Amino acid sequence: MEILCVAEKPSIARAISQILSGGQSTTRDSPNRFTKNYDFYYDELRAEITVTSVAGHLMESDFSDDYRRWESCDPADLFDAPIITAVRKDGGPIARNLEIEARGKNMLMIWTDCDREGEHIGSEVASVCRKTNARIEVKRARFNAIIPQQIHHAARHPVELDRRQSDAVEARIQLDLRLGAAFTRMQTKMLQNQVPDLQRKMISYGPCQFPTLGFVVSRYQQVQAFVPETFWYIYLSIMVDGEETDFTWRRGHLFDFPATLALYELCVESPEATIAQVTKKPTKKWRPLPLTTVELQKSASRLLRLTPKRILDIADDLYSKGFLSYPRTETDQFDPDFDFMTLIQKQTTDPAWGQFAQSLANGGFNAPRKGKKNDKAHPPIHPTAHVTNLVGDDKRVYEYVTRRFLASCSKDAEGQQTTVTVIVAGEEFNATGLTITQRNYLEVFTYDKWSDKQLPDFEQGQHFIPVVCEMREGQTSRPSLLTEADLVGLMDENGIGTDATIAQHIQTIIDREYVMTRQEDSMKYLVPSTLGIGLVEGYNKIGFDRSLSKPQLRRETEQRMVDICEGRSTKNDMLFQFIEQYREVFLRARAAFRQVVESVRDYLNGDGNVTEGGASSDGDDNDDFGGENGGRPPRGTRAPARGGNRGAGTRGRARGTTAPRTRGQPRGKGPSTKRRQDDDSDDENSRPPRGAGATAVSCRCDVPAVERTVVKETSNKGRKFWTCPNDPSCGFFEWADQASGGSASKTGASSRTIPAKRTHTVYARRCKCDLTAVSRTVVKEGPNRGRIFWTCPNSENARCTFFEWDDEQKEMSGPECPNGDQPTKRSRTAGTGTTRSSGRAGGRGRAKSTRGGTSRGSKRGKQWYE
DNA sequence: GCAAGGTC
Repeated sequence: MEILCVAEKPSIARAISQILSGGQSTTRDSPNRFTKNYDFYYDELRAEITVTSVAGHLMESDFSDDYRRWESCDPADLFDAPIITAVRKDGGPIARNLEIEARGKNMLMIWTDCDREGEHIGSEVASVCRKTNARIEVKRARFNAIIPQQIHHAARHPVELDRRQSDAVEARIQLDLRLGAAFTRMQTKMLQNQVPDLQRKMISYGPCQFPTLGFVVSRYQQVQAFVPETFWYIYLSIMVDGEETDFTWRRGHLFDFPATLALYELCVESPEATIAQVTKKPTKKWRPLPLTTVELQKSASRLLRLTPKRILDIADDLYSKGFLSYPRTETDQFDPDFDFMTLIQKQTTDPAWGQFAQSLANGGFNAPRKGKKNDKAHPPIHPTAHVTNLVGDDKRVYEYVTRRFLASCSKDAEGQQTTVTVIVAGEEFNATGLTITQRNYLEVFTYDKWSDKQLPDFEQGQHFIPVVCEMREGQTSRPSLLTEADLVGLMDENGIGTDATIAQHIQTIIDREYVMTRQEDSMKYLVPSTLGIGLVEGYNKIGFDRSLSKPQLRRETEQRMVDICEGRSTKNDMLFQFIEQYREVFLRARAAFRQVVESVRDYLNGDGNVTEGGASSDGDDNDDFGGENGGRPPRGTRAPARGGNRGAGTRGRARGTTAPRTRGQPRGKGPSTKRRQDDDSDDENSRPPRGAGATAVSCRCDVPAVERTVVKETSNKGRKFWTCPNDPSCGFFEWADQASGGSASKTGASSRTIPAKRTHTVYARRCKCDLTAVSRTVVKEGPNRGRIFWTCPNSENARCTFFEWDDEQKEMSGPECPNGDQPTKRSRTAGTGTTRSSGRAGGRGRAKSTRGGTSRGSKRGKQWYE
């Protein structure tokens, strides 16, 4: 018996050989310098085995010669032009190796990654091997991790290749090619002919790159459309032993001047402040989760200020040198038998973090937290060797991964939080202090900040006359433009691209000059160019059901692929339907393309509707802004990096004010009175911190909600949410990017689609009213506190009884839901793949937050992607 | 000259 085993990449071939041969294989070179052939005898199967690999896809698809040249045909013909699939240009040596190695073998065993693309790559391998060995028996080894038990089991129990999955991928390949090529040729030609500035530009269209552009434009337009709203609040401070403590009004702020004034006057008339409560409770700041590709790109782009593409390139390079583990992974949990100690030991000699690593080795080790994602193919990203000779960005990326790994193996930081509640004329004010008791992981993970904030020793029942009691004015702040980290998050949530391609799509829209990056202070923002806005606006004007710049098209493609995988549809059915449908869309777009041309022309000439908008796409990416921002690009009034620039300094205490101000006018007006945001968002504490923005969203106490930012190392880190400013029992919680009243864009609480590289489970949670369910977090004290569930998006009165726990499979009879409703079965639409949490926009991660009552976001305004 | 998906 002779068996040829083929893995998806050289590293897996090596690992499999190592395990199956017990390290006793012999290695031969192949025609490709990266690919080796490993030979050994495998007792269990009584077989001579050769293990080799490909390097991803082996074939490529393109139109036949008659259609390949741009001038050769009408772009509309590309919807049914013949497509030729052949070994890719650079795949010759690998294909030759397979042809040679397949000769004389009895069996071909496919060891590609166990996902949809892996199944397709397997079918490519089979077709190449059959060229020289038509009778070879083709089998598929299924494994979830490169650990001996699994690999031996997979070798002994091979299954068949899953034809449906490779069919689904083939359909995707064809559709992307037809759609991309037809639209790219059409719009490039039309625009080149009609807009002189674009004569030499390629204006590409793609089902991933355009929605990516759509996100950037949409946020930009929200920023432009923002109208600040004035609010008022009462500010209080108390002096004890020469030390002044600021107190925050429990109502946050009100948009009603007379109401605020009335309350303020009461305070002024009876200014005595009584300490109503002093509570001390332990608090924690959680150590980071194990690192996924998307999280690496998001967090490192923010902390190291590199583009996601650059980070992935560096990580790839460090991987190829053996310094890091495979950097394309969705997994944020380590296998139980992962060998942490060997890796930690390797780091003990480092001058910067060696001592910390040693402390872990000496008993400080604590098993990392487990995230919710597991691609069953790769572990979280971690350092595989200790390296000292790196420089520049390589060094910084390596250091980030290493510190994060060590931090994840450590303990949460611990502290004591003090909350002081004071009452003045029936109005409640709070101050919060923090004493850190154990820094633990913070010692090594220097990117996280958490600082002590001392409060004087207040005691319940004490009375004070406030040193300052003022009515102040502030303004809601403009949302900020998207950062690359934000965009990676949006794409991930909407299923645009995969962990391996998200960065590339962002790079594409930058390369095409649809989007410019703009450095502002310490943050890099994405600004759509006039060309980018013109394109999106132009297509929007044509008014398709499914806008070409929105994520639905991709979502639909994914769903139809799942249908093929599940046997509800076939490749041919899908292709037929989509091709007919999108040929129609194409013809309509072409017929109405004048609108795109005019829109693009208008924006390029500065006559677009958002005339202050957009960077010029002529290559000058900085200074072509006009309008209200005074020649500057649109910018949020919020300072990008740390919480807010709204009236920084306006917390400007009225030093010297020794008594409450007398009644009457609010003190100060204009910009300088903007409320200073409590901007300790990076170091506040383990709770979603006060990142604090003001808004027109109200919480359930009908107090204006405040915006905060998740700082915990969860998949939601950096994400903004609205919550009640003071009272956790109020329970109001809403993600800012879901709230129409908030600052950010809606990120889709609807069904999450899983891109190609991912397991193909799609949830479309719909409530009994057939609306897209929204997720909430239990706030009520009890065993379920912090747990996420899904419910009807309607207001409390109109809400149906739909209820599902986020973390439970269907068929679960879960405990009683917070509203007393019983859980219902999850509307799970597919599921041969790994079950994963999806539709995460509403509440993944563990931002310990509160449950939303009436979601104003669900009632107000339009969901931007619909 | 076009897409998106693998991977070196």
